[in-house]
Formats: sequence, C-alpha cells, structure tokens
Amino acid sequence: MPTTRATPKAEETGLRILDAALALFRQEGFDTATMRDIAKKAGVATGAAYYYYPSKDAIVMDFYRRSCAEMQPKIEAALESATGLETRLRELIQVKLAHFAPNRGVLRALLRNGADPRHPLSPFSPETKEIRDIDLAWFRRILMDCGTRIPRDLEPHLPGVLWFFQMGVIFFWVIDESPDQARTARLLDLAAKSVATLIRVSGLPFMRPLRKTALQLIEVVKGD
Amino acid sequence: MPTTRATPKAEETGLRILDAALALFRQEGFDTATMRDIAKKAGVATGAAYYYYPSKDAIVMDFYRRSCAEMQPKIEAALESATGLETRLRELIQVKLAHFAPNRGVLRALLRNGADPRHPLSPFSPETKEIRDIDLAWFRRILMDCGTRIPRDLEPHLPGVLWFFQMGVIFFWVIDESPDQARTARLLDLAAKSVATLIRVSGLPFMRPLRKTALQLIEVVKGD
DNA sequence: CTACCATTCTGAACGCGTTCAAAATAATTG
DNA sequence: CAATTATTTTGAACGCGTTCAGAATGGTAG
Repeated sequence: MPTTRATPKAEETGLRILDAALALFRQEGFDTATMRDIAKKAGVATGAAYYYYPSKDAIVMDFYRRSCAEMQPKIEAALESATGLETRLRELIQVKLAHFAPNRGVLRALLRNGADPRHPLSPFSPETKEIRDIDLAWFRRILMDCGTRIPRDLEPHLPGVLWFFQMGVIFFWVIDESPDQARTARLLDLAAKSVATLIRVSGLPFMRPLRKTALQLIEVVKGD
Repeated sequence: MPTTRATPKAEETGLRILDAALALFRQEGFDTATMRDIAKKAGVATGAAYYYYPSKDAIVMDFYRRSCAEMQPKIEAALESATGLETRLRELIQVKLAHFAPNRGVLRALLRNGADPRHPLSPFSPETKEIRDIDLAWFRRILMDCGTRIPRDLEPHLPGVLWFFQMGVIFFWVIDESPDQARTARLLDLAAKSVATLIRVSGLPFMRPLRKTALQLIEVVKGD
C-alpha cells in the first residue's frame, strides 16, 4: 500500500476516503463511525476502503503520519525563539498538542491500545519507528546547548526518556476532559519544570548512586 | 448481576461459564476464544453467558476481582517478614505478579484498554474503585513505620503515587516477553530501590522546591 | 479496433460480540 | 393441586470490521 497510487484517480479516491473518515471520526467519534458510513460518504463501496487501507485503524495511522509531517515546520519555528531546557521542552510538546487539538478524539483511537509494542498502532511498535525516530531527533536537539549541564552517563539516554515523558503528557491530554484541557496545560507546566530541575539536580555528587540505579533501570526498559 | 444468584443451580452455571472462559483464555488467548466457544464449553447456549456476564470483558473483570480477594492473605504473609520500604514495596508487588503468573495473558486483556478512566475495565475507572481502595490500604500500610522518614507534605499522596508506580510495573510485566519475565524482575529490583532512595532524598532541605512542584503535579493528576 | 493485463471497485458473505423476544424451568402462592 | 410469578435458558438476528471472488475500468501493445 504505497502512499502514491498507480493512477491519479486512485490517489484522489484514497484521499476522499481519508477525508470522509476523518470528518466522521471528528463528528461522531471513532467507534460510532462505521466503515460502511465512511465508504458511503466517500462515494465508494464498503470493500473499496479496504483496497486503500488495510484496516480502520490504518486510516488513523495515516492521518497521524501526515499530521506529523505537517507539524515539522511548526516545531522548528517554535523552538527558534525558545531558550532553556524547560521552555524548549514545554514548547515542543505544546506545539504538538495545539496541532492535534481539533482531532483530539481521533488521537484517542491511536492510544487506545496502550503501549503494547505488538500492536501496530502502539507508539512503541516497529510500525511507528520512523515517526518515533524523527521525534527523538527533536529531543536530542533541545538538549544541545540548552544551558543545563547534562551528566555524561545520562546524556545518551535522555532523549528517549524525554520522549517517553512526552508520551505520558499526550496520553493525559487525550483523556483530559477538563474545559480546553486546562488540566493538561497545568500538568505540562509543572512537569516540564520538574523534569528540568531533576536533570539539574541529578548531576550533584551525592546523587550519583541514585542516578546510576536509574540508568540501569532505563537500560532494562530499553533493552528489547 | 450480583455475585450470589437466586438459585444454587444458577450459581453453579455462572461458575461453569467463568471456568470455561478462563480455560479457553489461557489456552488460546483472550481474542481467539469466542463467546460461542465459551458457552459451548460450559454446556449452555451463547446467550446464557450474557445472562451471567454483561460482556466478554466482564468475565475477565470477575476473574480479577476474585483473584484479588484470594491474594489478600498471601500479601499479609509476605509483608510480615518484610522490613524497610524498599523490601516491602518489592514484596508487595512480587506477590501480585506471582499470583497472576499463570494468567498473565488474561490480565493483558484487562490492561489493553489502557488507562482511560471511562472504560469500565481501566484500573482508574469507577467500576474498579473498590479493588483500588483495598490496594491503596496496603500501600498506606507499608509506609507506616517503614524506617524511612516521609516528608509531611508528601505523606498523604504517597500511597497513591506508589499504587501508580505499581500499575506501571504490572503493565511492564504483562507485555514482558523475556523468559520467565526476567526483565520485569530486574526492573522491579531497580525501581523499588530508586523509589525508596528518591523518597529519602526528597526530604533534604534543598529538595524542597522540587518536592513542592512535584506535589502540585500530583494534585493536578489526582484532581478529577 | 481488438486482445490483453494490471489497477480499481463491487457487494455478498464470514465470524465476531452482543441483543432480545420468547420458551423452558423453578419457586411461590391461593 | 393448579395458577401465577420469577428465574433461567434458548437461538435467531443485528451491526460491526473484515475478506474475497469476480466485475468494471483503463492503459498498452499488436
């Protein structure tokens, strides 16, 4: 299932199915919108949707992939005017939340299957590795010359840890039903501050034992 | 759907359905085992299963509830010989993992829907509050006279935080495919050590700002 | 134009979890 | 005992995501 189809007409049909699906997902939710509804709205037979997308989930995945691509320049712009680890971290995540805000409910479908790496939609699955790697690069970037001294032993693992932290925030956001997701906004402020402080503190001499234990912990979690 | 039925025969039928379901879940997994299979194995019509359990998920939930009840004396015994926060924390979680070990795959079905509190099977849902509260009591217990000085402001929140920590470990365990879940064993050792150390350190004078921020964070997460 | 092949599309069908009207059975009452 | 009510059980049916054999379409070569 390549992104580009053999004929222009097919390309257009694929997009029509994607648009119809997203419209219905936004309007009535992922579960309520049926594949039959989606196909009908796109003006094709039910089976046609499966010619373009191997599953209902795959539609959301495609949406996610496209959204991530669109987001890159926005992230670039947001990070340009941001200095300091705490600010950069907050900005990076804020851009993502803002970008996905109109489709928060659609994203929920993606994170529903939790963190099971065997599920193709999981943020930890091999299928999502490409997106994850692009994301990791941003976390490496905000750590460079951020003004905070990073302990040598922690440095190689920190991008992964921050990425994981980000997933937690996004997860919270997705299920946050407070008006305008105000709780998530507050959470992000406090969490970014905590993380930045924790990193700073972790370099102190007497924190070495705790840091070493935490490092082993990280290695266990990462080692698949 | 009360746990005790109107007639003894019904009580027995309900158990037969539960047993058939668990046998099939263990044997071929939650998804592969169908409600028709379960009913057939229990010697009833398909619809009968729904007289006893409102959904397939509910069967797993019932299993979980019963397992938790069975587990209580085991926890009691394990904690008696355990001193110190780190040891107690590790023991408490180890007992649970050991108890659920033969049904690890069944538990996976429970945690599949992640942490969305709107899903009845979620560990954060109102439906699971009773079990959660019993669990929280154990965490309060292991904090009493554990030898580690707990900062006053942190104390009321710590049981909830440790419970959350436990959920993370269990989640890791459920998706851990290493032989005998050896990675989880290692993770638990390191994580319990880290948590205990972190609590000890959090009481130091210059950690006050970080602790205060973390406390606000906890309040945001808890406040529904 | 005709024959051919890959691409695109169709709609009936499958198996699933779940629902439900109605039947069977058990308990209670007059 | 029969009559009535409550409980338990049935199996067909529904709507869902998904599959698939085959029809339609369109581009290409002889």
